Amino acid sequence: MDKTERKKAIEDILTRGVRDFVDPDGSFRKKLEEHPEKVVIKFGVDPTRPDIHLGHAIVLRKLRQFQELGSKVIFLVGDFTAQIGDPTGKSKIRPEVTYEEIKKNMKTYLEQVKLILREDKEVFAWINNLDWFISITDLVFSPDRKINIEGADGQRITVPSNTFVGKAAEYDLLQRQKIYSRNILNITMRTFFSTLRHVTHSRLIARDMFQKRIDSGEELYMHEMLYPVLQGIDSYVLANIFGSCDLEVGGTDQHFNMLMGREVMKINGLVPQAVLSFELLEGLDGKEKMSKSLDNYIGITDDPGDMYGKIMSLPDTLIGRYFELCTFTPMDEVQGIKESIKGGAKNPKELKMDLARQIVEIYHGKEKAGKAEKNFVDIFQKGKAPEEMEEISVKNGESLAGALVRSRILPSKTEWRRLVASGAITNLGTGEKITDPEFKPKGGEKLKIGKHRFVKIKL
RNA sequence: GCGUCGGUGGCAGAGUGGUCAAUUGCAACUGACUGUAAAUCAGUCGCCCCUUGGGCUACGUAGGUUCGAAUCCUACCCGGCGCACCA
Repeated sequence: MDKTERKKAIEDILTRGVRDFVDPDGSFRKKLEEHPEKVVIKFGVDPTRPDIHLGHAIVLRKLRQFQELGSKVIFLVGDFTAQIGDPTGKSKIRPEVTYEEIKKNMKTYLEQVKLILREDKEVFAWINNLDWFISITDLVFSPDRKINIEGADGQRITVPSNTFVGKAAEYDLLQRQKIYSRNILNITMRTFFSTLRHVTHSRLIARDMFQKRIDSGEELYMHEMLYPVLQGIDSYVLANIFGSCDLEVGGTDQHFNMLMGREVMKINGLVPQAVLSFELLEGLDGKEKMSKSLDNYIGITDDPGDMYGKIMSLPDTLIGRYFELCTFTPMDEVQGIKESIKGGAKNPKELKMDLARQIVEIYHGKEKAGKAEKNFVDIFQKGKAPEEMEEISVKNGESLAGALVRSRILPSKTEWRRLVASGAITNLGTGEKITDPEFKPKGGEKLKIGKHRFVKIKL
């Protein structure tokens, strides 16, 4: 990549899908253009949401672009801060998450990230903020955890972690670790408070979400107010470990928190990070932002058919936006697409199919994307039976409804009766609707349930 | 700690002794129309047996009063608000 090409790539990175870019003196951009391989980028990961969807992918794909330039991407797992509970975007206080859950979630997270990011050590690293925030007195002793110790007679024995002996052993273990790692960086109360000395109340409550709560007379808890400071300290620690923390990226909902990172770094005499915050992607409903809890998301590990179908069910109004945020289509073309939709020059369906194929291709490859498209056309436009469908076996003496409920295709037999009564069940073999709830299958029938559920029956 | 208001189905939010499996809105599901878009119209929306019918389980938790409780009483748990205590 030569210098002009690189400059063009950087321009794209810093503008496409970007809501805010904070780099007041332009020093970050300069460093990125001249020595991209020296740039260290922080990305805070929420360990409570193991499913990565297209909304997260916007940021991840951005990070990939940075990696291609040689910049270093550091995943900062907020395993400590997740337990505190980030108030972002919530009008209520978030439930706390246990350490065990977090550990499990991170494993799934990593598996999915592989689809987008490079994981070679040259450009990628992980770090957990639990390492510097937790101290020995915060230990939780799980009854499920067993610890191996030396018993009275010199034999090795195993005890649960929450017993007296277990606790003592855990503590001992931790102390030994501490002694062996003298160079560990600890955030102590002193660090914390010396930072807080420079953070004012008005600065913290400036956050518009807090303002709203104050106005409506709702509660505002201290841990929520201090959350951004903790996140700022993360940046400070990162810079200490890796020499610098040049940029933090995240959704625009993280903007305030990321700016706090700049403050904390300045307070502690470091060069403040630049901040790059991205647009939030709307979900399948076209209104709310994509999130797991609203169940309006497209997961990057969704199977090709599902992914294709979900994209096809998007409201037309989002086509342009998805092209911009979720594909590699050059921006001038995206602009053209947006205009052709507005002017009615092109059938939105065609554009959406194109969109769906492109996105599926990114996560599943060309071949599967083509197949997904063909399947879609066959099944939903031509009304054919899909090639692969779930097969359920009806046991001896069991009703069809019973089998469907057992295999969790339907929630209850009553639901089956309702569906039959409303004409939602079609026998694809004969093309006829099933109207008798006591329908006895002969075996081999292919049924369509509602719009997009298909089952094959085996006796 | 004291006072006070409240905890109802995925969410919001009615109901305040029988006619309540619980009004309504949102969400969801199904049908028609379509492009698995939007809009619209119609229907469904605890579970089981199913017959117009019957049974079971549910209104924070546990008991109680009553022929009968989401609705009344008692205790407990959780939340909002106010006051006080302690600094």
